[in-house]
Amino acid sequence: MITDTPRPRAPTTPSGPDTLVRDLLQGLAEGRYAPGQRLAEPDLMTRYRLGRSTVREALTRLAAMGIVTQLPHRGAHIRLLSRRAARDVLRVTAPLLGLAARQAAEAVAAGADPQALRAASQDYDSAVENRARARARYYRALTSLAGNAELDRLLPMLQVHLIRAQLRDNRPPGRGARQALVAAVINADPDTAEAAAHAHIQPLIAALPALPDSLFAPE
Amino acid sequence: MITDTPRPRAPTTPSGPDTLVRDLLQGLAEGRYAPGQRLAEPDLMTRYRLGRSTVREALTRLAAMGIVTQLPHRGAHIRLLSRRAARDVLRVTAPLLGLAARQAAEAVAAGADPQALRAASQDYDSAVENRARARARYYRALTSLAGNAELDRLLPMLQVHLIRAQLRDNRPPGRGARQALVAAVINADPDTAEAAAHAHIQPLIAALPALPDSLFAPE
DNA sequence: CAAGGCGGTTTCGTCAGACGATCTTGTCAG
DNA sequence: CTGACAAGATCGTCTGACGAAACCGCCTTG
Repeated sequence: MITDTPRPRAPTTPSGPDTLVRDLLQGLAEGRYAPGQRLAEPDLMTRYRLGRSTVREALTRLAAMGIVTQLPHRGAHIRLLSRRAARDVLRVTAPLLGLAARQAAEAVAAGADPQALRAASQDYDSAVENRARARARYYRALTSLAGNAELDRLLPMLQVHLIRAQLRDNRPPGRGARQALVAAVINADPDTAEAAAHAHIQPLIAALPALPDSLFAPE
Repeated sequence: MITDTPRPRAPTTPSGPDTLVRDLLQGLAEGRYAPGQRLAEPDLMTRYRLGRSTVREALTRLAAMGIVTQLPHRGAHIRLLSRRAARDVLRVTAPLLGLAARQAAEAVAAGADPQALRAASQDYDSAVENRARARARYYRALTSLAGNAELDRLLPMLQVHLIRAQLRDNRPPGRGARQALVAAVINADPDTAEAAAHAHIQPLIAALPALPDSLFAPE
């Protein structure tokens, strides 16, 4: 029946399918894995020294996150976005990032300390290697400030990192817009923060049509 | 030497973890399952006549959808939202539904036929039983008109249905706002459609604080 | 020589059983 | 009544197995 509610998660060692999921995400950021790549279960079993159940569970999770697509009896592939799909992802990203920025600014207005966000953003600016890590920290600081658990859950499901992996060096830089976003949050100005989020994403959408076909899956 | 043959699966069953996922979602809408309820693997195995791998995969999927929370060594529960979590969910829902409405209206402006949406909305109005089905059809018509695959993927991950299951009869009706939304989409008016979506969700958020504590998980 | 069908091989979907680790619960001593 | 311990239940992961579906190469046929 209706029992107690989830209690705080014990500090467990990151064992299990997590390792695979984590490594694949990291490998995607580092270029060791590429969108479109096939992921065969036997291969992953030997590569990570895991049982099939474990590999399978990891793939299921990745599929649920949208990183991986599974076709019946044809295995799993790292999702390769079509131009349209990329546009759709970004269109969805804009309002969600906007909401995060808005709620973060509201939190600051309510007395929260934006120090962590400022620091993470500066680290991101100055990071030369391990930029993926710095970026992750920046986004975590933003969502943690926003304090919306649902956003925490959904934002990783947006395959912005997929787009990043797919476009690699063909993206316009977004540093200025991000700095504007952080400044608005620190100034506790929700409307400006939300607008900055949109301004951060919009150029990416606008840049898509000009990119070469070779970067995308056929429609 | 190894015991029984692995059950020749009846061709009638749609087969797979889908059955469990689907039935749990439906059962949630029908009240057979309640938020907060524990879902033990052995129980599900016998209840659905499935192997553990299959049950496990279904639970993983449900967890990724946010319907279920899994705690290490403590099993899976149907997520029971706290008042704050419910508010967070709705805050996220608003811009996403807004985007769906906007893109649907844009599609109509570009020549798409809104007939299916109109019909689904009317069915939803007049449905007395099987309202869950009618609602699902309505949302599908909306997102299909919007034509954004990413929205299709994310909207089911919003636990609006969880909120629905949790609040049951304590929700204010949203019929008027929905009709306004549909009208704006049919009129190919994106701004009005998006605003109607917000107007649809906002009363729900506003109603939350007045609801009794007993409906929510403790913070 | 090209097209198409056939069988073998690979991989997937699902199941069964097992083992250690961990959580829950019931009981008992203080 | 509280705290501690033992028993039981459950979970995480592994191994092994089997049918089914998809893929691939070969061979036949027109």
